[in-house]
Amino acid sequence: MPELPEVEVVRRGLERWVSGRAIAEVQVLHPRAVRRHLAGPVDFAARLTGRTLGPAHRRGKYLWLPLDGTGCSLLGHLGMSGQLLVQPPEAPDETHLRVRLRFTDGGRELRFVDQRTFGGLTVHPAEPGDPEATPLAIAHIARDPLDPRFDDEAFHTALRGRRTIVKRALLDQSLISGVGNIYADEALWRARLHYDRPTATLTRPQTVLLLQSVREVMAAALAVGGTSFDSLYVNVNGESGYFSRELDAYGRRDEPCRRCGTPIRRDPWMNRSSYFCPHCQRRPRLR
DNA sequence: ACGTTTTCCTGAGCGC
DNA sequence: TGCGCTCAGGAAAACG
Repeated sequence: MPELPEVEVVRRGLERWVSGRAIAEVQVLHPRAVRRHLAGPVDFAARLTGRTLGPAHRRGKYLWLPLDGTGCSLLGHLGMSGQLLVQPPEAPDETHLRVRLRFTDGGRELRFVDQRTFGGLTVHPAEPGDPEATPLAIAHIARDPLDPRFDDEAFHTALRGRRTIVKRALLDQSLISGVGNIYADEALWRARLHYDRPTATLTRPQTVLLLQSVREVMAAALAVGGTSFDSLYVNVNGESGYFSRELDAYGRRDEPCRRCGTPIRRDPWMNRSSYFCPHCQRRPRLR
């Protein structure tokens, strides 16, 4: 399940293998993969063909590459199971291959593979004059915690003003981007906060600790290539990351808390799961 | 307006 | 062997 560290690993792969190359041909093999490109698959392909890809950028879980001389960018989101793979042209098609980009140099092609089809690619106009050509379509996505321009103080103020709970806030991409279910649980464990804690009651030191926890766990994951539970998350060369073995909370139901030994609990939460230590992360008294 | 719920999707795993 | 059920969950749309 790609969250910020996994998407950053992919971004670095794109920067190395794809940036600077000119697109010769685009094949859309499943229309759902470009469903957010409202003008349709034919327009999508036409806007890419003949264009040279610029440097790879990322905000939260979104990735994009500027298209030379167009004022537009190729924007991608991996969703739950999306992969961007750099493959030799002769490599057999993957089962869930959705989009193929061939390049004018005849070298390795870029493939978007996505089993559950929650992810997708689009071509979107960018803010004129923006050196990074950030697509306007993601203007509502907040800066992520690894972005030097992320505003910690504004984040605290926003939390205090919301009538919601801390885990919902962590997953709200308009407040802080890049955090998904895995890193939310990991950061809350590190900060000793219960997922059901109302954000309006968070003190400034608690927000500071929470942000520090998010940054630490993401940096640690990035250092080992991200979190892979199965073959659904891999880098552009098809390799898994190793952070799953270092997880403290997520997926560790009934296993001992690495701080206090209390069995980790799994609560059903929002049609998904929350993993936490019932001793280190006490449930808030009133809701 | 804002917070909450639903919806989209496929394959693995499991009980019977 | 196979059927039906549950689970995994990002983010936008729909809902209240």
